[in-house]
Amino acid sequence: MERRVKALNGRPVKEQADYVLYWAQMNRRADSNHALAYAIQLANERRLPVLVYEGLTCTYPYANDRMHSFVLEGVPEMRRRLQARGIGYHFHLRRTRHDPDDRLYKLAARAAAIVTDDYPTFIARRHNGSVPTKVDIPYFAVDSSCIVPMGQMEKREYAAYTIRPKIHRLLPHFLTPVEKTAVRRPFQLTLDEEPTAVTDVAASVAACEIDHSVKPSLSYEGGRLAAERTLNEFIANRLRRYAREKNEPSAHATSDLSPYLHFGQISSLEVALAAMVAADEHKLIAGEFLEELIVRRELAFNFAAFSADVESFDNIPDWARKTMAAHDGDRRDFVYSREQFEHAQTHDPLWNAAQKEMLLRGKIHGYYRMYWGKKIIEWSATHQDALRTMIYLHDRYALDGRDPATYTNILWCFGMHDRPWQERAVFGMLRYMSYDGMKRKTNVEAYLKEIEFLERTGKDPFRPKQV
DNA sequence: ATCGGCTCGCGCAA
DNA sequence: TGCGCGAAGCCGAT
Repeated sequence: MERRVKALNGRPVKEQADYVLYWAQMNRRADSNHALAYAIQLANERRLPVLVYEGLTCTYPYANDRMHSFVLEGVPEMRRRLQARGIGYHFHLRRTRHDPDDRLYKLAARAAAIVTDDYPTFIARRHNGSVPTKVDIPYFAVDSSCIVPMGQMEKREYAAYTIRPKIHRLLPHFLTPVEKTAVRRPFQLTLDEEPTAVTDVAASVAACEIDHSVKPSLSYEGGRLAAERTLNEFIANRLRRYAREKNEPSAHATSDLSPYLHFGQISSLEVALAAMVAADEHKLIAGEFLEELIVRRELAFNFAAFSADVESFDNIPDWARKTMAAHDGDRRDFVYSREQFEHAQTHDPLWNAAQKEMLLRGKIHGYYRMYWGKKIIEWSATHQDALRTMIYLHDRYALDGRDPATYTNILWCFGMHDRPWQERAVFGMLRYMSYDGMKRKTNVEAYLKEIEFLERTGKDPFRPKQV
């Protein structure tokens, strides 16, 4: 457990305290959560109860109905599962920027220690830099996102092939379920602060001062139950096709778990274990799926953990920066504005369909997303413009945005974790992808039809919401 | 349909 | 120091 846990301030545990506080910033789940397990351990050692705090504010960049409803849909089941284990749960929705932003500190005033998630991007990264100095109790950040903890890697890895053997060497040790330790003291305290009840998600979202123009995903409902259903359906119906059809978007052979992984409503550890059990029982091949779920996902966390700024070209290798500099002034055949990209108004029907999938579903199939990114490079005035556009569109519309995997996928388009290829205009030696290649290798027509149906009917036959 | 060249640099073997 | 090979390819030759 040691390498998972970082003590971020050297404060001593407070002796006179009412509970140990787990602040669920990124791993919004009661199950398979190393950080919660650590909070329980600390509490049990001191015969204290555990209180889980989960917050949602309206002030993070591009806060909108899509992100908010996905998080809020998880709240009732989170409460149910924690209460069933005798763990306190306090959810707080900060509706407007005029509401006080001090709930964590209020709850921390009665806590012996704070445990939270070690997470290398977005708000959690900033919080874990600033909050530890503002509290007078210990502040522990626990890596419950990765199977092999980020702290096990001593440096930034160059590519998948350099981290793969290291991960595989450590997997036997880390690929084990999180122990579900019972709490010794059930949480029975009354708090002065009022938690936010979530009974009607749409009403709660409507009451927030956020961007209401980005509607909830047509396809992905948030929450633990939806996450478990998605995992079970993947294992029952799609895992057997994954290796062969993962790059055929119209075949729907991928897991669709990235939104749930990003918001921590399910852990990659329990997904990996479930895939391995299924592979064992039904003689399925899980290797290719586990490669993506573990090696490539954790390469992304390794990159983010060692990067000063995950949104910068500073991260890409020298050859890529040099070749871009040499080609930044090349003439572009098409140049689109951010708004034209955003509203899917290019000349390319496949690109537009991928962007519409982003607008409607809230994520793009992994294979077409590479094409989507490469074309933004091809049709932007500068490489820097292309990078900004990709980050903006993910931040605003993608349920799997703001994640280490997001930035890695984007920077991969600019050569990170990749190698040079034959030089050509605009791209230089960055890998190029073409419409003809997509046409040759995938069923573009079926995908266009699928997205057209989504757009016309507002319904996703491949992922009916269970409302 | 299949194949080699394109091009850089990491990490390991020697 | 040499060598193999890499996160999703393209293109032209055969």
